[in-house]
Amino acid sequence: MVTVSTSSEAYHHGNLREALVLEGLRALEGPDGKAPSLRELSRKVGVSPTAVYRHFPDKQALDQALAREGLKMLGSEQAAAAQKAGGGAAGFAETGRAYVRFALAHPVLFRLMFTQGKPVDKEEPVDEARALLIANTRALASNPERAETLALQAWSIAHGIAMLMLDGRIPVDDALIDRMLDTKSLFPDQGSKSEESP
Amino acid sequence: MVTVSTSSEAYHHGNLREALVLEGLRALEGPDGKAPSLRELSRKVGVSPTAVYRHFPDKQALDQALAREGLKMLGSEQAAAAQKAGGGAAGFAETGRAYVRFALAHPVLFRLMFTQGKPVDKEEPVDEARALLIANTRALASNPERAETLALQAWSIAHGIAMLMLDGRIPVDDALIDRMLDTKSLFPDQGSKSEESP
DNA sequence: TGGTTAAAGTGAACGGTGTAAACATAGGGT
DNA sequence: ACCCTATGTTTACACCGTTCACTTTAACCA
Repeated sequence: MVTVSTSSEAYHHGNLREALVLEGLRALEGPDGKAPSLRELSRKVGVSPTAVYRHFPDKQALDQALAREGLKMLGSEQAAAAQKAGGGAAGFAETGRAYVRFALAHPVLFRLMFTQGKPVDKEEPVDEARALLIANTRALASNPERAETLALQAWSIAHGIAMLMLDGRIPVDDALIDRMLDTKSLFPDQGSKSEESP
Repeated sequence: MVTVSTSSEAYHHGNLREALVLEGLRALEGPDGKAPSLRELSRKVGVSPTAVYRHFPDKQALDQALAREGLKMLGSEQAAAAQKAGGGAAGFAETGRAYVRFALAHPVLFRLMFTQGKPVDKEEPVDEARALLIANTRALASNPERAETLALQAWSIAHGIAMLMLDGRIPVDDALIDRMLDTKSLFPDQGSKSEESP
């Protein structure tokens, strides 16, 4: 019967927002190639479409929540990869590979993360991935002024590879990724400032 | 003659396809930030929505036609830029700048051009932009095997910059573009093989 | 010249989407 | 005990891409 109320899901089940984000992330992983619709999501969660609007002003806000979740995942995966490689230049290189790997592993999510309209001005709390990137280039660049450019270059090349592979413009090939991301040839001034674990 | 039938628009106005692509390109330039719908397009051309299906199997096919048109434009703009710079390494560098400039000048079109699902396998007639890229890296790379990697790296960095700027992740700044695309620092082995205009 | 036929257009309809407005209910605080 | 607010529901609207059955046009051929 209706109104089971005793358990976690009541009429007001109280965690609709969380449930939506969770189901959204799951749907994003599917091989559908496309992001889930608001109605589809509400259906899977077992709620009317308009209920969503009690927790998000519109669909875009829901998407932004999903994008934020994705950014968190990306950040932690990159951090883990860098740490596993022992930090330093090697860690930095792993960071790039992790970026592309993430994109290929979660194509729809990755696209959503960046397609999400950012008005530029609003200061988002600087995701972990970005912080890591900045720290890394600061540590590795020969001159601090060049660090920022280096950071953006590294980001751009990883992002470009990821996008072009997702869009089927470049073959998806691990060896190719390694070759393209080879930091030794790309950024010859690496490590000329500090190398923390000799 | 070919049924010009006195005036440009008859019942069968004979060039619906062309008209749709033309109007599509125009709509893509608008500041709307989003691609036009099939119905919207048919409205502007003055025809019923279903008429479109006499010329395109579905919306995606129309989009692909628009994308192809965009690729042509990009290719010719890049070629012009390279030529104006006198070819060689300088021309190659201009090629990259032209790529990013095009993306910023036609954001919606540019996105459409790459979002367009490419099944990878189908051999498209290799657009001009790609041909130019390959030729350039062949001419500039120190060793021919490295040429391909170089080409993809150059493409990726330009594409990455373009995308990140379109998505508002990186400030849109001409000087920044120049710094990031500086081929002298990015690809130090440039020009070690040939430089045709000394 | 006239008739047939295929190409190119139309309108109505279906299921899908995001969203707004009005209504319902549950549950906690005074 | 009551009301208020948060959280749901129902209904409705405008738009979307697409299918189907239809009409009109123009071109070709006898």
